[in-house]
Amino acid sequence: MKQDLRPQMLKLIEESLPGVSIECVILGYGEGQLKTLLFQTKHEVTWSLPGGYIRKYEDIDEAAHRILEERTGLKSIFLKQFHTFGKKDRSHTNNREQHERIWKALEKFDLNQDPLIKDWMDQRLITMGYYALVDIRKSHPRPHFFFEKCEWISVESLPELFLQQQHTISKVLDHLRVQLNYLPIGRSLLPEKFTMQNLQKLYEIILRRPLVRSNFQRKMLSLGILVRMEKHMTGAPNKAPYQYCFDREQYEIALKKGIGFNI
Amino acid sequence: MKQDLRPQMLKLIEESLPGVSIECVILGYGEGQLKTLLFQTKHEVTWSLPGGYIRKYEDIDEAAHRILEERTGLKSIFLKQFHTFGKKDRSHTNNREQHERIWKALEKFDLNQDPLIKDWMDQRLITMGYYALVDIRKSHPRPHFFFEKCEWISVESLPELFLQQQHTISKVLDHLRVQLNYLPIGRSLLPEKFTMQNLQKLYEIILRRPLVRSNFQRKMLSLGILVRMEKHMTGAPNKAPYQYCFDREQYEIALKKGIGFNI
DNA sequence: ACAAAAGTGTTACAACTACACCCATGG
DNA sequence: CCATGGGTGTAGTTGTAACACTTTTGT
Repeated sequence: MKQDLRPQMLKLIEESLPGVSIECVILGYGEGQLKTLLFQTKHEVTWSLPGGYIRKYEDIDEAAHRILEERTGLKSIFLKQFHTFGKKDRSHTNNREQHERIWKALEKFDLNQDPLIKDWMDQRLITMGYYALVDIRKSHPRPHFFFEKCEWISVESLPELFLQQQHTISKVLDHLRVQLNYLPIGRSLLPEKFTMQNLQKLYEIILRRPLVRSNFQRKMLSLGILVRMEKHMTGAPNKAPYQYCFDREQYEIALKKGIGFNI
Repeated sequence: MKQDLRPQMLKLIEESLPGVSIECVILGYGEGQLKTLLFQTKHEVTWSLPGGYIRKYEDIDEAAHRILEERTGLKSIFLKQFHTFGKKDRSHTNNREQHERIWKALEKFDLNQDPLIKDWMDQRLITMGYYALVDIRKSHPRPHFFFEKCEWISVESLPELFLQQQHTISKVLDHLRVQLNYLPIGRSLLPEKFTMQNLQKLYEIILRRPLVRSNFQRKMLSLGILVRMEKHMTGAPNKAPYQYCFDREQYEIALKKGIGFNI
């Protein structure tokens, strides 16, 4: 049963700017791991970062927000441009490792027949990379177009990715580490309520090193950005941990100055 | 005497990618001031940052280096991408304040006659912003194409600029402040040999605050990135200052860790 | 010699690291 | 009572702000 993607594809080409695209590294935190949302094409050709094109009458930031919402259902979250990729050989089809598989997939959908579509797939691309920090539990990722599967995958165990996107991801992670004190890490990646342990674990994962519990706690509380909530009864035979949420106003103020965390 | 720029312009259009452009904030340091290289169009239509287009078979970084070399004669200097601008109304001719003046200038060169050129000037642009740190004394800026004048202008006293490029410049300066410890500020902006005063003044200008001389000196020397040279006789009735140059290897190592300067 | 500038020393304070220790509490 | 969460104390270290002091040198 062959699905005809051509009308959809032609519409997309019609309404988008040629030669430029957007790619998003969407980061979430769950099960003690930093994860990124990846999409797999039909016929398992390859995994890829979510991305898309810019409409002819749309700012690039608008386009990034739209693409993110299409893929995760999330609006108005933390989303930032971080790098533009523009090697001369960058295109959908010029990819040494995956060249054949990509062409086979295009054949399966007859996408290599229509010259307009073929040219579109062959065109040189300049890609604006964005990254987002989201609450993994509030996101509703959904397959899209010729991506039939999507999954939150730990950044520690990435599959082979399209167009060296591993490098893109590790570039974002480096950025995260360096800019840690100026980014809404906790606010964006954690759920509304969380324990001090949750927060510490998150920082440890990003910084890739253990932190001393007592000092971490003292530091965090001294910043005045946390509000203590009722305790969370776990049923475990020990003292229940407090839960916290962020004081949004104080958080904003602290971010501007930089949350002084030594790296 | 009307100069016909059309052949040049048509060649440029022919060999460049449509829809994308590059803009460079070139920073130098001289006379105790941070300066940026600006170009003025013929007939004094407007001042503008140096920029250009990307050739069809050229990486965007290559394009940025080429443009920089065309304008300053400088090769292999510190040049970094920092932001991509992509508002939907960004184009050469869609500019509220300067709209009329721009059209008049195009008329003067008959550039509004040829439909190919007109379309090119009207097209929506996505612009990759780069910034460079250069030794002002080694640069040989030269007018180019329909820019007939160029000048190093203090970032403290910028003229009216094309396409809100003031914002671009101040964005670069903020970046410089924040990233100070990870950027080759001294190495790139100062001449080969310099005095401790030169270096301190540069830091004060960028950080916009005075530094205590003795502490600055101690800090800088303790980093092990400076090599002391012979003294420099000024003819003034006082002790002549030493001159320094950077130890390139040590400088690279220190940059990676971050030259620990408190902001 | 002396004014101006280069360079060194010294002290006090602030912040952080690492670790030990104590208290609280749900089961 | 005990395992775990929460909180305090402190000694050693580092960095640096502030300022006093010494050295150099052209006139």
